[in-house]
Amino acid sequence: MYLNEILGALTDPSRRKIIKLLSKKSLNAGQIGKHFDITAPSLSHHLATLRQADLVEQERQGRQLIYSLKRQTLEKTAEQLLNLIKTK
Amino acid sequence: MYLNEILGALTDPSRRKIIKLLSKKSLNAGQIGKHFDITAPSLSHHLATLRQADLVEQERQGRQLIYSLKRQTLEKTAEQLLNLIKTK
DNA sequence: GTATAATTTAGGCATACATCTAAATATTAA
DNA sequence: TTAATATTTAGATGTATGCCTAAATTATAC
Repeated sequence: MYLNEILGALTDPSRRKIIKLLSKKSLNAGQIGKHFDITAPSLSHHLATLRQADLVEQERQGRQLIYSLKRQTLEKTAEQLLNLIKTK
Repeated sequence: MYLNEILGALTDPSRRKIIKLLSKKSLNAGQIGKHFDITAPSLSHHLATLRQADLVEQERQGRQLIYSLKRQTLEKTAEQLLNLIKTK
């Protein structure tokens, strides 16, 4: 659990929006891209960052790559933040 | 609640360590500094970032500035992260 | 009011990050 | 096996971040 990497990934608003989208349902890169005004390479970079942080996972289906949220990672992250300030 | 600013502040390990220290008790800048191997100006910069994010507050006592944690900000942040993926 | 102490502000430098264009890779379809 | 589609990788550029030294600020103590 690399808190640094995860928080870094979460700091970008586009990436939080991607997470929100994927929380409704898994999508391929093209479908995600329709919600943004950035180039495909930029989006790809964001997806790589999220994957690196273990916040999403990728699965190929034909020529598309489908992205899915890894809820547990975000849930554990929230918990770790709270643990920072646990009195005990 | 500027999630961007808060998450940015939380991404740095030194700043998370400061938060952890302050969760035990309020401290002045000098006392905080003893736990780190960085210069006073660098520490001051971290404290300013945390203050900007509303994660800590500052109060002058004589020639020291005492820093205290603002727990609610971190608590709300954890909640907002979970809200990102709420099925609802 | 001058020196001392605690901390911040200013300015500079190196590294990290977000974005872009162009080129490469992977998969299907003709 | 050539063309088309979906997506990534490579390389470049501007901005943000973290650290440093030096100077400024704020408050107490001689």
